[in-house]
Amino acid sequence: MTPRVTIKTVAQAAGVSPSTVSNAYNKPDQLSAAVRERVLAKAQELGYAGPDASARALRSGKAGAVGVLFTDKLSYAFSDPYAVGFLAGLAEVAEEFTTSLLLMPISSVDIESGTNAVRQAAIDTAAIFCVDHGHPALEMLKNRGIPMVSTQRGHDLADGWVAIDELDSAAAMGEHLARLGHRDVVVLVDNHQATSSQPIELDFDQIGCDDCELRIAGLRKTMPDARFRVVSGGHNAFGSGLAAAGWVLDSQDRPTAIAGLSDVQALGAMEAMKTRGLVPGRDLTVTGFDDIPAAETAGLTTIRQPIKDKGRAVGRLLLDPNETERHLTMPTELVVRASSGPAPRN
Amino acid sequence: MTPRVTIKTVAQAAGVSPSTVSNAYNKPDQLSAAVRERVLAKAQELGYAGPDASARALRSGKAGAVGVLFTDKLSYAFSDPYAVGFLAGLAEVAEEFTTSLLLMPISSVDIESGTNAVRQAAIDTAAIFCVDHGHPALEMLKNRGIPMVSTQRGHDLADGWVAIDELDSAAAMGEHLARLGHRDVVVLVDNHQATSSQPIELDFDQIGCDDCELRIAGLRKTMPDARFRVVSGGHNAFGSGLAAAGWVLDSQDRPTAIAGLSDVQALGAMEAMKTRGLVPGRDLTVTGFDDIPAAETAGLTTIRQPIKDKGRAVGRLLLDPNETERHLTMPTELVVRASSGPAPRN
DNA sequence: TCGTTTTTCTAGAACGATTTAGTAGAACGA
DNA sequence: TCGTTCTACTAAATCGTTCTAGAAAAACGA
Repeated sequence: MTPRVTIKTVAQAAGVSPSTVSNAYNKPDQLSAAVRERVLAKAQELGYAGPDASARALRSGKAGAVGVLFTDKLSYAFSDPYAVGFLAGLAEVAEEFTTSLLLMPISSVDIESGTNAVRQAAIDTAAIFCVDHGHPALEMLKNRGIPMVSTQRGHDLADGWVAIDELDSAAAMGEHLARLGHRDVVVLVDNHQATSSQPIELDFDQIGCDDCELRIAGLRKTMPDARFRVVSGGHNAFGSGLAAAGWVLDSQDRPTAIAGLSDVQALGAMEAMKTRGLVPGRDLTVTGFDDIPAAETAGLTTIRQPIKDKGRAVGRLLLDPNETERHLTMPTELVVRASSGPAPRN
Repeated sequence: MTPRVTIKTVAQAAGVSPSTVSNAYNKPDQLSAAVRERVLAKAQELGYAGPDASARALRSGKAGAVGVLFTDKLSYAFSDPYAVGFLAGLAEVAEEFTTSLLLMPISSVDIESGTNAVRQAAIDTAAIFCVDHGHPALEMLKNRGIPMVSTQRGHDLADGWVAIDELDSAAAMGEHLARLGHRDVVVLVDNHQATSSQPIELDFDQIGCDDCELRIAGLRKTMPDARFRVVSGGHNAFGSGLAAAGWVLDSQDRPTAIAGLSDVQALGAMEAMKTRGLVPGRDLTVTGFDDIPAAETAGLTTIRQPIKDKGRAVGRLLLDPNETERHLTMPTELVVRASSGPAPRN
């Protein structure tokens, strides 16, 4: 293997100091155009690809990347258009600041490996996307002194958040359901701890997902007289909603409404109804959360939140030094469609 | 600001050498359990978060990240479930090797900034996702000595590829269309160079997208007598398909079939038909490419390709040293649904 | 008991850049 | 002409690790 071409090599070949070569790349106004051209030409000739990223990162203390932390496996995360929308917004801002995105899935099950990944990641700042309060990876980041912006309000370790009012939003949905006369609700939640996709009923203190808890609390607030059950079919995905709702529908004790805490789960629930010949909104009410594009097509009643804007705002808080606001609450809106209807009278 | 806690600090506090501290983290079997425990305890006490990522990357020559290159802006990329599926597959393998994904959009318009981003990225290997042949960023990577695996066959700079037979796949679609009697086709393509979303008709040598050219060649192969026109509504997205197809439908000279070179564009075309009261498959045939989930719901005739598997395979080629195969061709399949039907007789 | 191997730890040199402080010479104003 | 400011460049220190080579101590075999 031939010895690697470094700044030093180029400097010698071009008859200048290493500093000058560095400046040729990073601070063009610090040297004469003639020398700069000569240096760059020599570099090209030697096959030098420019300053090494790691070395630069070490010396300058800037990695040029934003870490993005997901609770779920990436493969799950990508299956939810909500996550994808968020990422798209974040990416938009990152591009503007010529910064890359470093995706880091941190499992709730194999905590150690995720924490390790976070420890080793070369990042300047981090976006915390739906990661539960108390995950060690957050403390790790705090320890590393990496500024974090979260999509949840609760994170005291984070330096800022961009969130919706989970409780109020869910309360709006609860009001809608209450008005329709529903008093028996099954809530579909994402269970990060799940190892199988076997649907299970959870106790309220077993949920272990901050946002889910808040949303349930919101529903209860405006539906004080209703009976609530919490069911999970595993991770946040269409298939989980399908499985969980199927299990509920096949049971002896059907509710009058199924409230998915995400659209993908709710869409799965609608599918479960259809395969059983049931019509959402007539035979049973299904509601979602997020308002992803497919929700409109499917006629799903849901809570709209500005997904992409959320991503953009997180990006600004992380990258734009002029951004002084540290806490943003995004607006939400109840979108009523065909999947919700009056509860049967008995 | 208090001076930063480094390996040296911890070493002194624990009464060992820096090397030992390093080993405590990276090579647990190189030191006694007792010392290791003492070191880690001391580290925790001092608030040391573990070896710095950049320094480690510099010294060891491993960044622990795979670069992912997209031609489009990330925000576009994420809007196509095809890209998302690919990413999910890749992420799955990356997780297995505890490696992160560094997302790098490289525009076809602002070439320089993308190339710069690639130059500065701290990555070990790179996945090249639908990047056109000849993009300077590829040469940059080659220069940096970074192994690349592409999703296209053509890239001679890449060290491997995982692709489908674009030409044959498209030929199968052409056969289907020919059998239905179509002889007048408008092809919807992604135009990376686009700056506006104004639909335009392109000459064949203007396309500048390798895969698109191959697919068109495939269609022509099995439809030798047909008339072909190429239209683009901009980047690869639902909206572009909608705009481009709308423009075609409103023109004096309607084709009998619109062949989208991606499902998202084709779905946009179907939408354009619907808003004009036309029924896909009856009034005009629409076909896609990829078979994303929404294609099934919409009843779109398309070419299925194993998206996620493609991502997985790319990941293996990049990360798994046991993987000896350097070139993989994935299978494709024509999926006929309601959006294609016989051409009208006149 | 003595030489050999194994275990456990360390010193010091990289890794490849950027930064700081500073020098020589050109340009400038009066 | 002289002092001052600019411009263009450089020497040397430094960023925080990991790696190589080797030393000291412990364990082992005969």
